[in-house]
Amino acid sequence: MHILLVDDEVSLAESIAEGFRVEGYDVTLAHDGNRGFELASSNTYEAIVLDIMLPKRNGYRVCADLRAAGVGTPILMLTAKQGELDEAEALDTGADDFLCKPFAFVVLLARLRALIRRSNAFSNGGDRLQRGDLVIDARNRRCFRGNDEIQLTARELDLLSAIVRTSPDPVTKTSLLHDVWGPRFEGDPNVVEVYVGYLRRKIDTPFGRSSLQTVRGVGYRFQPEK
Amino acid sequence: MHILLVDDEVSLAESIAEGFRVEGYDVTLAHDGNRGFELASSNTYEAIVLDIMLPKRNGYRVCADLRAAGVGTPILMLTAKQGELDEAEALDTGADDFLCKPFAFVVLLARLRALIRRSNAFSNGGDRLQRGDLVIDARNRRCFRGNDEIQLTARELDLLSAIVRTSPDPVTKTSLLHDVWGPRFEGDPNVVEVYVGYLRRKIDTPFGRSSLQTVRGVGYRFQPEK
DNA sequence: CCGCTTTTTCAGGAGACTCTCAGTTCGCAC
DNA sequence: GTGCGAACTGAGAGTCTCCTGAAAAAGCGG
Repeated sequence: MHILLVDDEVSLAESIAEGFRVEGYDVTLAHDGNRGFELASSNTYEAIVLDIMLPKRNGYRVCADLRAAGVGTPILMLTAKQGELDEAEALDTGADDFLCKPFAFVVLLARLRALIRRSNAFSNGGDRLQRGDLVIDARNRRCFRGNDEIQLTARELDLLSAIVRTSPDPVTKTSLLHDVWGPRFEGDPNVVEVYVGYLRRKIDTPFGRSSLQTVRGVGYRFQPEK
Repeated sequence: MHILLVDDEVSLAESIAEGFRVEGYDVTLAHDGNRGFELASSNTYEAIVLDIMLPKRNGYRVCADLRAAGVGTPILMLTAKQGELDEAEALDTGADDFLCKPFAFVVLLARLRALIRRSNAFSNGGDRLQRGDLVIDARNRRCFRGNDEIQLTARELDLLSAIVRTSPDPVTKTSLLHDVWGPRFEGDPNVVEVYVGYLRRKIDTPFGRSSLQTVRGVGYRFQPEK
């Protein structure tokens, strides 16, 4: 369980980090927005705690930029005082929850746990997955290429999510079978190929793309841009 | 999100409270009926969880007194054992839902969430709900498509409101059943489909629309514009 | 109690979705 | 180029979900 904490008030940040560590989490600290963005986009965290007031790049922007980059990690925003944070704006930028300073540590902890829990529950890793112009709205079970909505069946959506989630890293057919069809599936493993075929006909062919690529002998990869 | 929990079994109450807190709710505890009534009548809560067996003033009376005092907060009653609670009596005193001990925490949580959701829907619905050219005037229980008034039965209106409320997000059949037919409904879940059929014939077919969409395997969604 | 409206149940059928299968194509090594 | 395994694809069967019409049941007003 690894948490990224982005806050420029060093002593406060240290003490929060210490609290999380006592609770058994690993914590990485960043003290400005740029560093926070770098870390968040190049590593995998269970959750990100993000202050709004940050040097170099503020919390809103970090959050918006991360979402634009396809990072779906749950984000909890911290704001300095009641009312400063416009809820609509926070939601727009893609935050999952927020908390007004000053707050009790236990409250932060509780919120964060709830967040992580929810995100695990949607085992797809959150509600929204974006790579290039492909958007998967997992919560509403919808999928878009740019502005065009693409009708996917349940299986197709699950499979696409599983492939896109690790993009641009490839996923083995075995693990797709396991994740999408379940550990007890005993049918023809050829289903994966069949469904990749269906997906290509829906998300690639009509748009003249070839983002669902075969990695021969391994599995498949989603390559956002050509 | 603030919840009042009134229960005299201290250790049980503490652990339930902790559970709610982890889920992101604030919780206030009261261990007898008088204290519960005081808090509930002088503060604003999202919901109240009320044990029947309480020192000083039992749950029925607390509930009845609160309603008499004009407190409309949703109340979920807890009863010690199956059958002890007379459903009619509980409804008479003004409870919105009830649960028999022992119960799984997740069940309590689910019921409570539904309660809060319904109550929010109701208070929002005091005004009117508009999506595209569809208008639901919940206060007067009327419904319009553009300038044409549509005659809906009580069930139809409730169901339509429940689907439109979250538009364009889909709603599961389960939660529709729960919110519109009540948590204790045990009939044929097919009734949802039947009513969606009725609604389509009234609000879509005559206007050449298809705004009530099926999300296969999930439920339904209201899509205002085509 | 009667007739009308609303709500609910039920069962058949249409269509969507999933998966299998077999034939074909593709990519790579030799 | 040839051979082989891997991957692709079209067809179709089986299953499941959802829709619908009809009728029974429950309310309701007179």
